[in-house]
Amino acid sequence: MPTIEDVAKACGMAKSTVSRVINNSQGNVSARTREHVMKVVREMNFQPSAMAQGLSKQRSNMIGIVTRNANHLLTDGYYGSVINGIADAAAAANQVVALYQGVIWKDEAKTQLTLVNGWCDGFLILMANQDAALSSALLAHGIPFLYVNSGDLVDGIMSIDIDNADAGYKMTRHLIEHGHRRIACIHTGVDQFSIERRDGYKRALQEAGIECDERLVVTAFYKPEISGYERAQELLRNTSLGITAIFAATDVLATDAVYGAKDMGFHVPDDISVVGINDTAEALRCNPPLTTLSQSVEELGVNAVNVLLDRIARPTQPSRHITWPTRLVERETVAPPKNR
Amino acid sequence: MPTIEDVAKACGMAKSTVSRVINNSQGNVSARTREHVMKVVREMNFQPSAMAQGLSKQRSNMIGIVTRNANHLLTDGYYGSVINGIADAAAAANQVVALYQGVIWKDEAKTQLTLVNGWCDGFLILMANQDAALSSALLAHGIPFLYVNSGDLVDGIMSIDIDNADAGYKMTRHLIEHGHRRIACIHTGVDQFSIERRDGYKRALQEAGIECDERLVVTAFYKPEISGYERAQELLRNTSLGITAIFAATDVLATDAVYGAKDMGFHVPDDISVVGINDTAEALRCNPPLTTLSQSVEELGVNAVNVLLDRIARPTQPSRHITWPTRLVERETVAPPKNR
DNA sequence: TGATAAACTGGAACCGGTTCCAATAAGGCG
DNA sequence: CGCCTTATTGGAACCGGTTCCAGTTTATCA
Repeated sequence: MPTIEDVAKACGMAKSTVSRVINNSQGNVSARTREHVMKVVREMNFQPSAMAQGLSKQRSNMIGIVTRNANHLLTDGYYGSVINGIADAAAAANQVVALYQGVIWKDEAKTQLTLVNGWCDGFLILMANQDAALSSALLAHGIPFLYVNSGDLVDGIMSIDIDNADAGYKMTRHLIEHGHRRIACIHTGVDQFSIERRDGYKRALQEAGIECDERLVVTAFYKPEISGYERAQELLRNTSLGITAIFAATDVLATDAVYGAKDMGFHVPDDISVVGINDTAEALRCNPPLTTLSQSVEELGVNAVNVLLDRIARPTQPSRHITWPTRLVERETVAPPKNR
Repeated sequence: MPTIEDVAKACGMAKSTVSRVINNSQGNVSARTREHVMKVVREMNFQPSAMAQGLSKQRSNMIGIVTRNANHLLTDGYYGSVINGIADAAAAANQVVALYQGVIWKDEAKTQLTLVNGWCDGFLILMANQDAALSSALLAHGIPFLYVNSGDLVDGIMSIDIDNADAGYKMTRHLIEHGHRRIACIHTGVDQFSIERRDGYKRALQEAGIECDERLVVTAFYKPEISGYERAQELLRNTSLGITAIFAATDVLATDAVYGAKDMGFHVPDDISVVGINDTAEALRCNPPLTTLSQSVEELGVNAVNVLLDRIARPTQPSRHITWPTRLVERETVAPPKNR
């Protein structure tokens, strides 16, 4: 690969001049010189070395995605979509995306150093909950970062997320508006976002004057034995509960519930209505397609990148929390309750 | 952040000595000096700058994942799992993973330059088919790379993939061994891997003396209107076809087919057997759980990283194609055909 | 104890760019 | 046409490490 030195020599100019040309906004260069240099640059197929440029500019044009546990991450359509959005926006802004994931977390202190003294100009942190140690390490070194969908709102720490309580509220309210009163809730019980969604569910019930029956609030996870499938079947088997609808905190839980109900012979939505949240690929693949809450997750990723880049460019601006809007998507899993 | 200069000053030594200590395998350093330097390094929380190190060593310890189309990538559990494996193995080997995806492909020439003169020591290319232009650009600059699951075998270009024809053969044969003779095949029709899997299906039929009925070979994709769900229903609706089993080229197509069949009132596997390939998360979530062919996809990712790192360390070794082993996973979607 | 080889360590050059500062060339004006 | 201001350009220092080379210690052995 040719270096800037080679180009300079070929032009008969100093490398500082060549540098000015390729960073075209610098000190002025005469039009004739600029053209000449550009021609040689094209001819030699010159591209400045990212590392050399990074070292002297103290800027890599690379942003990092930090995630803790690999398993649920990329295999779940949700985070995958966010990352797609991030990757697209980053590419559009000529940024490279680095993925920090998994094993790197074994040694916290080392990880922090790696991040701090590594390549990235800033970080997008995708975790179910914020990590205070990580936050303060980055903060201490003045490295910009942004929590994406972490649920928490901490003062002085930027974040972007939907209003999870409102999300739960909206979906539950949607069911209530269709006439349901015995509505079950399936949530994960551990993740911040899931708990908030459940709280939104409770608020909607309360507001409608429906007493919350704790037997209808159950936890499930993405593992076969305790998935939404089994939980839905347990709820439906106990006919004395009399549920007519299920609100699930995520689309995966919701579609599992749909299939659980169908396999027991229930018809969705005539016998039982189901709603989810997220509008991931699972919602569309579900049969019947799932009524859910879209958070335009790829656009959220795009937005996250832009906010971070903005922060990198202007580090002194005040930090902020962004509440990302949601939109109810009506598909085919909700109907009025049958009299029973 | 302290620099190596600061550490050297604090130790009263030259920075070359400090450098030797932190790269501990270099020229010898006395035990006393090493200890002293290490102590100061720890006290000052020193971590060498990745960029400076990269520049002078001409090595970034960063590998890139290159993918063309974002959409099917991360949202599909398959590539997501591969990337998980890659990320884990990379982290274990102290490598950073960069994600080159999507928009970057708009300008081919520029992309190639970006890759060639960018950060990465080598690339893992995840695409359905190889890209000759990309290959030759990387080859010309002596940058190591490895195609992962690209289907093609090109001389002098390293790749790792399962034997797709064999995969199709194995699954079809599994159905034949259970007594099926009217076996449908659902494949994507466009992707190299999918076509090869179909060819394997045909070979298995031929070998068993079963004539291939082209009406049973259909194409489907991940979009609602032309998914495995619809295709399976079309096949089952036409009872004159008399199919008793479906071989699908991927787990997504297969689970869609399962649900299509179930929604028509067929029982899986008693009325109709279904098999897929890949053993992604969908296979386990399927109800009943899908009989499929595992390719231990995360381990494949791990292996890909190791092969690439090996190549980076020893660039002169001959290139090779790796055929990744597969394993049939019997779950609950296959049974002998009912007499009908 | 002195000569000689081996082990350490310091200094300088280098990786490939950017940027500050000074020098030179060009342009404007009386 | 000569002087002053401004636009261009070259040179050197710097970003933060690594590594080669040579000089200084220390160890070994006669």
